[in-house]
Amino acid sequence: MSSPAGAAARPPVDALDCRILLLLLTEPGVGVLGASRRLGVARGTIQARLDRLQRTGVLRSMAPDVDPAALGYPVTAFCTLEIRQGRGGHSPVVEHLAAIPEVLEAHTITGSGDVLIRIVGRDNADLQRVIDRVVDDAHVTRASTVISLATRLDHRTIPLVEHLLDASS
Amino acid sequence: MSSPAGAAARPPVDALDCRILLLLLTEPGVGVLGASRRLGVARGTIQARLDRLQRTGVLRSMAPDVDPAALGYPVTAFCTLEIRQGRGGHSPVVEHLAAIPEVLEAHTITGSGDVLIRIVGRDNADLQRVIDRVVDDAHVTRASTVISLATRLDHRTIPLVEHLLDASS
DNA sequence: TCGCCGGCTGCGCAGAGTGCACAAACTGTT
DNA sequence: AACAGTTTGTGCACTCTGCGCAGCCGGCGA
Repeated sequence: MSSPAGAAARPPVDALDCRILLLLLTEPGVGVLGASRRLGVARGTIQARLDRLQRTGVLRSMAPDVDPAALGYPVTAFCTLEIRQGRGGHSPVVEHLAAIPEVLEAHTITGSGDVLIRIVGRDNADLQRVIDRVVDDAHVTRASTVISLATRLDHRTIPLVEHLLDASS
Repeated sequence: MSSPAGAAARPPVDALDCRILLLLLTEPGVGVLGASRRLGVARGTIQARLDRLQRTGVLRSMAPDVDPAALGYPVTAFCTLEIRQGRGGHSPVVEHLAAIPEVLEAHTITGSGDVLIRIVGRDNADLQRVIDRVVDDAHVTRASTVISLATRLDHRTIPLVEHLLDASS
């Protein structure tokens, strides 16, 4: 479907947007004025683009990135939860998970009503405690856990933006 | 090992650190001066704490958060890769994965030399293309993919910091 | 072809925030 | 009692932000 040849309709971001994003990602704190100087465009343009990117949700948040490992939670694991099917969908399970601070992420995934979560712990024993708390819910029937031994690529979006920049050159 | 009762030795962050982090996470752009006013401490203290948090790696980055979905990659999936064991470990595989912009994350996990990755795509067909490119490597012997149907909890660290704040009250 | 319109540009302004330094007070420790 | 480390209040110069303005340009419809 969609247009077979060229004509990328309306890309969510154009080349200038990509360069702004890239600059902000690689050099946070560069600021609006710095970005305008670096990219050779007017400061007002940067501000307008930034406002639009924030409105459209591309720039989700300007919050800093906190490392759970440095906070004392060096162990990361991924849990695939089996959920008992029932009326009400996954909402009760999600509420239960949301109440556990060590649960950093939760996705419903393809399969028989399954949920994939990311959890952290102070050590392996602590991780066990977190898992126990996760499965301590009537809707969770089973949990299979894999521990992250090492993080090889960590939450990067820079290559994606670079890719978009190349595409919309 | 370690102290059996109380005596939390030296927590990586104290209560004030937690409150600073919490404020920065919930209200980015509040700035150093704003934080000092809000928390009722001197501005220099906030700056010193912030510097230390950044040095110790707790504040990993001040970069904004870019949403791949808003960039045109609304489909997220998790792939468990089976890696052919061999000398050199996982490095060649990681390099191969790092070259694919749609691979946002990669962990080596417990099990028979497996890797868990997070990928995004423009749609399901595009996701297939990404997976094909991922498995197009001599070291990757198998890939099993689950698609994220919905993100229920998204990369949150706020509850964790709140938990630390309660603990170190 | 002409005229409109949205985006980009360059400028200046007032206000706010930042980085940095200093000296004083307070903590727990030796 | 003396000590080092941390926190605090204060001041200054500098930069950046947010905002409005007028002028310029290219695309689009009349």
